[in-house]
Amino acid sequence: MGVTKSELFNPQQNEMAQIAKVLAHPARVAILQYISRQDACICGDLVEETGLAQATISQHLSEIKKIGLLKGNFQGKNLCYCIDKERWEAIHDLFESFFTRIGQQCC
Amino acid sequence: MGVTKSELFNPQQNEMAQIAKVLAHPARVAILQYISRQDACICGDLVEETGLAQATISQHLSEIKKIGLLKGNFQGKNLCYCIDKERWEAIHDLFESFFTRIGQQCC
DNA sequence: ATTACAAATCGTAATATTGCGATATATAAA
DNA sequence: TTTATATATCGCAATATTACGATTTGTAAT
Repeated sequence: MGVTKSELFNPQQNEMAQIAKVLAHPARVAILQYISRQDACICGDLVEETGLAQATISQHLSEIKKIGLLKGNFQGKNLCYCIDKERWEAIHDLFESFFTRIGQQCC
Repeated sequence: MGVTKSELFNPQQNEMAQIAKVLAHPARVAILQYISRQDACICGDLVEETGLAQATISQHLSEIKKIGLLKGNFQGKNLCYCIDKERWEAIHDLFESFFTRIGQQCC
């Protein structure tokens, strides 16, 4: 096996899990923090910053992209990433209501 | 490989990722929601509720336990789980400040 | 068009996760 | 103590994730 039985769960639960999965790696947490710290949204010194290989960083970036969190555009020959603020807020809201709802009802 | 290089990241980033990993499966999202919905904190009809095998549910519960989110005690011969509210709030705060901090600085 | 460089993708190896049947362990009742 | 039932753990197979070297693709400058 090793395959998640998504069909057993509702779309909200699957979405929640899918997004959490992106945050479930310290490199991706670090990448999001680093990008947000830069005034202008800076690109690929993430390799230097983290100590991971270029291919690995690129792979992590693509995971973050999959849930719509990254906007990238070229500035010179550098690809310049920044966080999609609207999407960030949407995901923030999703987590917020998840935590609040469970926190209220629980025990 | 297949092994996360945690030593490259700081403790906060690793903790964040570790907790997110627990939320990164729809079954565990569903389990948390189900437990919180029950008035009294109910136990193992999670098998019926989700359609996963008993061994699988037990494994998911143990993942949730690892980050301190579950308290369990026997009531009769049933093990009765509930969410540790303090821990829940702590984790809520962790995510809240993560989302807020990045949301403020970003772009 | 050629060159230089940055980032994406490919291929692959190592490890982790998911799921479940079988079994062991724990609790309450008889 | 034996029995019944609930939950945990073991062992294993299938799939997913992580990481990286090598290569390809994309962009800007020459």
